[in-house]
Amino acid sequence: MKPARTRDGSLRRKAYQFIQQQVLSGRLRAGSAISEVGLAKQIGVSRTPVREAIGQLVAEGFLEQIPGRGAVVIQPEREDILELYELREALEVYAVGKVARQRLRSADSAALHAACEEIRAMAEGLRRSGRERLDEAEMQRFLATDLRFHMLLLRMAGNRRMMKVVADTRLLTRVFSYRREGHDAALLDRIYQYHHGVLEAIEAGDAARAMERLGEHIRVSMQERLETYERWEREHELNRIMPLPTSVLAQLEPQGGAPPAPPRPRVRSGAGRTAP
Amino acid sequence: MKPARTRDGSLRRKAYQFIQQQVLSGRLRAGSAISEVGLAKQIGVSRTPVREAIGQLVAEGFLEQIPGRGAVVIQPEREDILELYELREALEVYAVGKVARQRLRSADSAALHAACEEIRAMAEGLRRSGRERLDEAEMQRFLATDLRFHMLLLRMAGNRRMMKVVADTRLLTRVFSYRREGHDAALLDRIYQYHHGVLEAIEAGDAARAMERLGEHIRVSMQERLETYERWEREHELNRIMPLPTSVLAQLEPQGGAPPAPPRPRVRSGAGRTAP
DNA sequence: CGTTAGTATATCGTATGCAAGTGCGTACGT
DNA sequence: ACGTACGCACTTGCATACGATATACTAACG
Repeated sequence: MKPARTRDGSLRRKAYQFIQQQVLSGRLRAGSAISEVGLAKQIGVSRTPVREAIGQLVAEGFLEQIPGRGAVVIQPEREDILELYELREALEVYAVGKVARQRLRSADSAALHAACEEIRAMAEGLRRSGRERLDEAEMQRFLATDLRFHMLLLRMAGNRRMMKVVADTRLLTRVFSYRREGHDAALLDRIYQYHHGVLEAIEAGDAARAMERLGEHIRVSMQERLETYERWEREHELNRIMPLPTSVLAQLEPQGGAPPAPPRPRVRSGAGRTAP
Repeated sequence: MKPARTRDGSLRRKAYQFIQQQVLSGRLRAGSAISEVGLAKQIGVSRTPVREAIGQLVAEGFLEQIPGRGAVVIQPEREDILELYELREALEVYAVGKVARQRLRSADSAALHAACEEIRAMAEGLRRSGRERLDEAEMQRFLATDLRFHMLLLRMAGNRRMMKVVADTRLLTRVFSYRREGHDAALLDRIYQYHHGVLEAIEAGDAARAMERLGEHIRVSMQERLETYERWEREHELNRIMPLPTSVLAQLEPQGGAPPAPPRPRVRSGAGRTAP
């Protein structure tokens, strides 16, 4: 009970990261309610830091507070994907336009080229290995590299707030895709082409082209994401009608699941979302 | 001590609005440190809701937390104005493009026209009155009308997150301008022209023109804001060398608020008086 | 058998107590 | 007189206690 007062907001951060991990990794499913006390016990701290962490996550859009129920993980809807990608498009396109209009520092150029080439290398490596898709670790690395490219552009635009909004947005996007299959070589190629095209346009000082390219890149990504979402949605829908036995579910989800194993098999009555 | 438990976060809201008011109205000067206990006593609640309110305001960018010092009101810098307006430009321009590409509902059109005309009417009224500038109440009304026009556009674009970011951004912008002189008729005219032009382009379905117009409008606004900021900055600099007597300051700042009205001294740093 | 009232419990919002870190003033020693 | 070290009062972070409320379950009644 006395885990060494650390004076910094350590416990709060701990709680924050814990919950965020739970959400991002999918251990906490969308719609599942979490209570302050439960989490506090799990993490081993009191309600206060947990409460603050929850408040922050609500503000950031990961959780939603329902009056008598507690905080629940947001139900990702199709509309949300659209909104998040639109936000990215608006900001990143603006930023790349600004970057293209200013002179590119050589160090920045090098960093962009590196991030760009790394993706090409991954595609090549994948082809050489003979496998079809990136495995989980490679996928993580790809995501980091992709993120680096985009965030580098944002940073060069020199607007910290814009950077933060996009960063938050991208983090939030991950909630929708905690389980998706790895990219294949063709997709990596396409992404590389887009990135490379944007970079080329920037170095040519052609702002309009850079903006158009990047915008298209983001729109295409959104399209792909929407498709995987809809696929997932169909499976989920099916699951709602004929739920799989828990033993099978456990195999499908090799996560180290919830230890306390909620004693109450709560079924959310009336998840009244009307799909179009 | 027993102010009617309202079950919602009433006290927290109270604290939030109180502090926000203090900051927006300029009663709490930039850089002044505020403490949880001091505020709690002023508002008449305990530390907890105040603490949460402060947390939210920090997250929203109104306050900044400094380790050993507490929370201080942000020091608005020139760079911040640039960033905030850039953000608005990126998002609003994107939104107006989207709106122009879709069909405008007649109700929306009417609302936009109304917001547009209201500004023209204000310009006309000002001219008719023979006065030079808008007084404070009129200025408030103008700001509300201007905000309404812009937010209507955002709403029509149908992206709630985008709307929220812009709303927060505009609110934050007000920290920089809690004291500025009212617009004159010529400025109102210019603003009207921009709004009208945007609206015209939207109704013509000319997305590119609408975007260009709105972008220019925002850039011009930023320019004006920068100039007033620099003017203010010069005065502030002068103030630092030769501060005005508090009696004069009191006249410059028409306080309305606190019922208990403890003789609050100028809290610059430290302070924390246990008064009543 | 269905409906309603009562109770029990989980949940939140708020208040308060306690411990730790930091800056500033002061007093003491050289 | 100057430098140093101590102490105090301030600050936050965390834990816990308390009160109110809404939901869910149960039991009794029409």
